[in-house]
Amino acid sequence: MDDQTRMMTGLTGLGGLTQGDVGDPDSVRKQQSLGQPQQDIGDILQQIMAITDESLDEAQARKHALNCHRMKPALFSVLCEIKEKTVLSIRGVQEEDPPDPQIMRLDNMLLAEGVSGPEKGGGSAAAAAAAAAAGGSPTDSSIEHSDYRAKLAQIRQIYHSELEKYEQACSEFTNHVMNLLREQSRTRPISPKEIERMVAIIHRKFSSIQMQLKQSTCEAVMILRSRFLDARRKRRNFNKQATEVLNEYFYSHLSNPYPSEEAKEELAKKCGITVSQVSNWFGNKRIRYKKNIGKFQEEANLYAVKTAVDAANVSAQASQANSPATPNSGSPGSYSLAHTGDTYLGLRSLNGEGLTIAPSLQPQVDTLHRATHLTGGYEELSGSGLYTPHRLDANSWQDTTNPHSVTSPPGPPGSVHSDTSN
DNA sequence: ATGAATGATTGAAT
DNA sequence: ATTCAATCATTCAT
Repeated sequence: MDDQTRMMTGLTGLGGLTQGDVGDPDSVRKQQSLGQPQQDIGDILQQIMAITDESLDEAQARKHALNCHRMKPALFSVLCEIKEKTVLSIRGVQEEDPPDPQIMRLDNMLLAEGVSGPEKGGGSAAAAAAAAAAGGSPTDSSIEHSDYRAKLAQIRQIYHSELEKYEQACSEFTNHVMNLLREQSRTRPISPKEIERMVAIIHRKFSSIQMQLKQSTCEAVMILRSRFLDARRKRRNFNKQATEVLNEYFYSHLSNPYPSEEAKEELAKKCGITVSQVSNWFGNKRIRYKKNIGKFQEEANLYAVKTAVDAANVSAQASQANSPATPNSGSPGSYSLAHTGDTYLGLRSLNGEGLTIAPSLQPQVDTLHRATHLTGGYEELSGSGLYTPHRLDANSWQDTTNPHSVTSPPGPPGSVHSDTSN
């Protein structure tokens, strides 16, 4: 209703303007010769139809002439009436402008990626934050992202310049169309609502172009990220001290090398790596150890001695200083954290001797046994003469699926030695 | 240049 | 959710 009335007022205004100068000699002549209003209208319509066949200048002149025609207001009002009827049907059709979910998704992603976010300074910070968040393992922000950031900045620049270009083109085109419509509104009824709709249509077209830009930008960012942030491509070997710590734990818990969450955290802190890296390491270590135990024997012996010596020192100190109640009190090589897994393995296997050993002592037990083997303390190991990593039923982590007899020299069936047994 | 070592990822199984 | 097993991609040693 509102736009209707507006349309009508616009019409009367126009009529009032043009009615003043009906001085076209041509139309005056025709009107005089024909003298009939019907023919008059027919003439006008014919001229309108012929406009497209004329040159631009001619058309402009003709248009002006028509605009000034005395019958123009009447014709205009007729057009308005017709329009009024059709507008109703049009209005029913349109009226849906849902924010495209896909473009919102792209926008969010670009924002999260630091591409479309705040400029320069904040952008890289956002990118780093996004990278850290998506990297799976948090607290990894120290990785050199300079290359990544440079490329991201490049993408961002391209994106922004393109976006600006599109926006400029869009507004230019919109202005052009609006001017055109405004100009046309003098000769045909155009409601403000219609102009609005036209603008919306234009914007929609341009936003679909923008979406393509956003999409390809997202793609570029994803490729960039997979190239630069994929940890596999930027893998660094852990430093010597870290692998030392991990190996110490592994071989001193060989009966059950499954560190608890707390133990993992402790190890991670000690090694300067993340908990998930610790998990990865143990996962890899277990599987690779199991796959080729023979290959790891040397290493196993090495760490067995190392930790056994530590443990021996610790227990010696402990027995000297304290009462034997608190044997291990947090020295290197002894993990005073809760060894949840050890209880279920260590105690049971040790019970063969009728012994009960506190779970916290299990690491020392593990390594001491191996160390004694190493130093030839106990029974001669037939064949290899080295520690053979077979286990009792309790230490079943090594033989879930793999008989592991392919690569490792199968120990004599009689001398089955778990690291927890004697 | 080549192969082993190694950290990370992935998909299935539990 | 964690682990296993296979695999990938990089690093290191030769």
